[in-house]
Amino acid sequence: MITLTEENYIKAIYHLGKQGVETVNTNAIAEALQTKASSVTDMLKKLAEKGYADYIKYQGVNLTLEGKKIAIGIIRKHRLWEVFLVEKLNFKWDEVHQVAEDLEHIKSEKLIDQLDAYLKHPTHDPHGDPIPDRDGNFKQIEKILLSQATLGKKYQCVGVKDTSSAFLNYLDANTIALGTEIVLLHKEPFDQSIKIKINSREITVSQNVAKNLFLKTV
Amino acid sequence: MITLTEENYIKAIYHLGKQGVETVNTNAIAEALQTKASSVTDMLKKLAEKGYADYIKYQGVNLTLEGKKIAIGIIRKHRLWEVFLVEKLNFKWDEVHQVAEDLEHIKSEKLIDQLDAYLKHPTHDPHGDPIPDRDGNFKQIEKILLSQATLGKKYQCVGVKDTSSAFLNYLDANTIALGTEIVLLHKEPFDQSIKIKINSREITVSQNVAKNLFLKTV
DNA sequence: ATAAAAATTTAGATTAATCTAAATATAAAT
DNA sequence: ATTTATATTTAGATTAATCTAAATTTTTAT
Repeated sequence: MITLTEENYIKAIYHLGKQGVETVNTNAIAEALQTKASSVTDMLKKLAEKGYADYIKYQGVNLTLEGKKIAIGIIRKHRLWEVFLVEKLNFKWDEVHQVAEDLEHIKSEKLIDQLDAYLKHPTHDPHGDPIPDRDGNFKQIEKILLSQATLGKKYQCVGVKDTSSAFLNYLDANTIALGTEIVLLHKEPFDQSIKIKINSREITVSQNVAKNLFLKTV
Repeated sequence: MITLTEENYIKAIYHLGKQGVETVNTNAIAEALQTKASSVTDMLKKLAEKGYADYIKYQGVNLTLEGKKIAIGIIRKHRLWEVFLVEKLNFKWDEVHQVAEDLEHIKSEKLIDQLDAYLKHPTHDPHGDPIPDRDGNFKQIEKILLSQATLGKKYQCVGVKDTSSAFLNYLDANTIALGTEIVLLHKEPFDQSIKIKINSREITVSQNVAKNLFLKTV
């Protein structure tokens, strides 16, 4: 049996591993989980012992295949619950994370499969992140940041990098949601701000916004 | 902050307290929670210290007002989730308990209030038990067991005493569900079996069944 | 009313997860 | 190539929840 704490460590290692780094180090995990490095060391030994991770003293840690499977299962649950909260219970997309953080640990295959079916097998969560299927497969749509987009082209909003309430509320206030069409009108060299057209309205957004909004070409 | 374990003890004490007994004793709790009496003693001290229970050594325990509030809150969550599982996710009524047992501990006021609204403020769970409202109020409909019903009268099925899969499956197989109308046709003195009419079909049920099916007069 | 049985509590250990402080290893800087 | 700084691990404690076994209290039976 896997404990809640173990699940949280596995998830953290998985996410940190996806940031391009191949081997995840102790301090990064401690930072992510708001705990102390010594606690992390203890847990890494335990995860290695249980076969969820490959861990070499002082060198860092990687998830085993089994560890990855567990991580993906948790992520699947987390994102399905997020969809449920937004679509059925009228949560706003900045309110779902904390609750989903708890719901993702409920263990019942039937629950998740039925939830998945009830939501009509969604492929992406309210932040645009892909939802793994039963077998753990998912494809990341190739997406770019608004800051890297090309002038004049037409895009569709597919996700956010920053998931803070502040940013998500900003987007709501400016009627930018998943699926919103965006045309890049002008890039201001002076401060990297960007003028875009959304819903036939023109607005200018800061570099900060442009660096946290994911788009795909349409 | 209240821990998961504390919540489970409080719920167990609440349910045991409802069985007519005024003061709940240690062994009953140990039995209900499948743990040892010594563990119960430790927890009772803790619950008393935290103000959730009144506990007198060797005498037994009672929930304080605050303890009762917590218990009712958990029961509200449990029963709302049961409704959700049956109505939205196609669980059968014998499959919901274990999952609801986990879901009931998720702490989010908004989650529960929205779920309640989404389910259209149900007043009873799939086993016929009443669902407390936000303020903890609920009314038990006066119900009797089939074994105590009167000959010739018309009743409606409103709940079950035994919630085992075996019993619930038996009811399903015999098309007896919540709301089903039942007329009592004959009581057999020899073995206390009872002949009833349901959905214009006549069947005979054992004493055991009759003692576990709750009805109300219509 | 006293002895026997049952229920309950205490004392002392154990396990999981955590922490602090000290020790050790690795990386960076001169 | 040392020294210094940073990262990581170890050693030893702590807390919550649990257990076993022994001690104590209450209840039941004679």
